[in-house]
Amino acid sequence: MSPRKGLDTTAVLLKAVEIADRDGFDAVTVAALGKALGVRPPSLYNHVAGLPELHKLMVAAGYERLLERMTQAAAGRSENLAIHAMSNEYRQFAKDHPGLYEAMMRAVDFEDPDLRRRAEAVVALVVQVLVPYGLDKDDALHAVRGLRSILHGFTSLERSGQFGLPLDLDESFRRLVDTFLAGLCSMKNERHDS
Amino acid sequence: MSPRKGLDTTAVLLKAVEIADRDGFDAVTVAALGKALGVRPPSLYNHVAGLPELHKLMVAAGYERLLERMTQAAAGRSENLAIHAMSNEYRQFAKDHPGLYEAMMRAVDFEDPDLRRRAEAVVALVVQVLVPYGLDKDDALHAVRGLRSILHGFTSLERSGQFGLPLDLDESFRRLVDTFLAGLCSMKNERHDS
DNA sequence: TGCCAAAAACTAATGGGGTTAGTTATAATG
DNA sequence: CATTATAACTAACCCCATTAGTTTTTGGCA
Repeated sequence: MSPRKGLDTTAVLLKAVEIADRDGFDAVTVAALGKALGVRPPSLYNHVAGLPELHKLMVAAGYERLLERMTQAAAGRSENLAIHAMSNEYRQFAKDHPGLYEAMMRAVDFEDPDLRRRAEAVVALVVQVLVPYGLDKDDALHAVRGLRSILHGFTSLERSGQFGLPLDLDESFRRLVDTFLAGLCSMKNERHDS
Repeated sequence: MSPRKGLDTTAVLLKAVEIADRDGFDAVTVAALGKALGVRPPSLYNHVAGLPELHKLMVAAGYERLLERMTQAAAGRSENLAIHAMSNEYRQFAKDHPGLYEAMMRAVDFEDPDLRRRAEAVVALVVQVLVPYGLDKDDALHAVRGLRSILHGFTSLERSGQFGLPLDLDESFRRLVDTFLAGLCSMKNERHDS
């Protein structure tokens, strides 16, 4: 009835995430958003500057939520237990929000300092969890890059259906993280031996 | 001059790959292809059924080339040397063909048996290289999933600029593969111990 | 209570994509 | 040299993002 639907930026963002997670990132169009919100496409420009701006909002929200979940997963845990908990949470986040995760990996504009800061906060969390392993600064950063690669690589291939074989995915993931952690220790010991 | 430009499917495919690698996967449009080939957009439909079909051709060509390169890299090498060689080749392929690699990760239709076969051929190659490690069948498949995750994760994050810090990327990559291999050995030994 | 300004919706229109239908012109074949 | 297959073309349609300009509603203030 009323021409005032009471929309705001947050409502648009939430609906965008909903569409992305249901139909994929490419389904987040101004037209689809308008239809889902019961509004003509141009009306959305009262709340969001355009599609690129909306993508940026989605990515920012995604990193914020991911950081929350990983922080909580790491709380009260340390070393391998903490790494496994964070890893599982990362993977579960990507499963819960496939479209949002896709946005985070595709629609990133690294000129934007806000996005950069949010992404770095996740890195900082992992660095912190790696402290007890006694790696020096560079070693720790290399290790974070490695863990990120593992987490993103596995979740990305899993989500796009590239693991075709009928072999338990949870088991593959657990082993991968385990293997990486075992390798970290083994390589540290080797260096001490020499 | 002549209204016959002598185009064929291969020429269109090659130009599509060229555009993708130069300007990104999303820049591969019928309009851009037509302009690059000196032809009006509808003319392309004489050689390619449409954009989805073209994407499928790109992905198929990408897997074929990747398999060639990894096979050659593994030739005459074994164990860790072979794994490192294949890994470096994988990463270099993604660097040489960023847009094509993007297509392989984004535009995959797994209903298509041809694409499925090509992707599985790469998996089979890695399985073969893992034979000397003496893993049983399931262990080997889990390991292949792990290695794929590592390779895709690292190259993907590297290419999208998500590794912000000024820390040597070659070194990070080498260490990641090393860590994984060390972990594989270490976990095999642990199992033998128990 | 009634008016007024801010803002949120709207319609209309532009430009750019992918694609289809139908037409023209060229090159190869007999 | 005529015929035929085909590769190009033009015209047209639909969908999308976006801008400009207009209407309508709401919330606050005289």
